[in-house]
Amino acid sequence: MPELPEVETTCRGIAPHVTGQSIRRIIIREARMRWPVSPELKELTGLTILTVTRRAKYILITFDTGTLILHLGMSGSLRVIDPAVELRKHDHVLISLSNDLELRYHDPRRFGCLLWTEDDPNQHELIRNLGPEPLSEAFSAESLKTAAVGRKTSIKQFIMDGKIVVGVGNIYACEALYRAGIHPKRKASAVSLARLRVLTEEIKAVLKRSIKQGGTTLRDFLREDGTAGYFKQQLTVYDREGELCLSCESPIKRIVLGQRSTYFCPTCQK
DNA sequence: AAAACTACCTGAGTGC
DNA sequence: TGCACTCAGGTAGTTT
Repeated sequence: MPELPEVETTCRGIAPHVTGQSIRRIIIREARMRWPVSPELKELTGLTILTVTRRAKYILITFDTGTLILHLGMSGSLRVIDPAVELRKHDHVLISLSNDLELRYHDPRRFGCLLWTEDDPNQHELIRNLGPEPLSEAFSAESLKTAAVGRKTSIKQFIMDGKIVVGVGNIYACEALYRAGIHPKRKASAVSLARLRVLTEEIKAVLKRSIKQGGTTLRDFLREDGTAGYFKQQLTVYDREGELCLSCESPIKRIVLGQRSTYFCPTCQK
């Protein structure tokens, strides 16, 4: 499910409801996630949430004594909800707050995680070696060009590699390449600096526009208030196999790259 | 070092 | 209805 805009939407959505609240109770209904839910979570009772931030697709919830590192995987969502609302299947972790609201972690496929660290979360092994944030200055055509030297992989798999740049998942990789007019299969090392300039700008632009729309809901992504994100309506190629290119009216094609469905316009993208 | 592939898991959709 | 099959916003870990 969630790529960077969906995670950012979640962070922005929950932050005002949870920041400064203390934890009344945590119920772990299902600990079998990608890795077992850290048992330390049960000892957070009474602690106050200081900040909610994001690094890559990880949500970082900080306390005096450490940080909860949370990932939504493919199908996860976090909601702030009235605790009286009936539980759904796959509501795995319930965090009740001092303001009488409840933070609920829901994840049917259980590819997500909730891990506790007492150290600097940026030094955590899941986070330490990640590439730059796409919306930061550190992500530029020049840095991409340098990283692409000698790389035989496709440009699409390259921009989806978290060591190169974080947060660009399957939807936004397809969208940005389409807007930049670059064929997803083109070798990363064979994209000129000028075209990488266009690509980095399109990546930043598509992510920002999606954040403004509250992210993309394809199937199960929900915002913190349970509503869907609206960006799906603005997707130009993703999940549109056979439909006509909005620019040249060629049928959109679907191929598989790195086991992921890849949508592109065979005329506009070279 | 980097590319290719596997695995984790549930649910929705399709075709017979 | 039911069964078998494919596919899905991610990414660590293993093999080539």
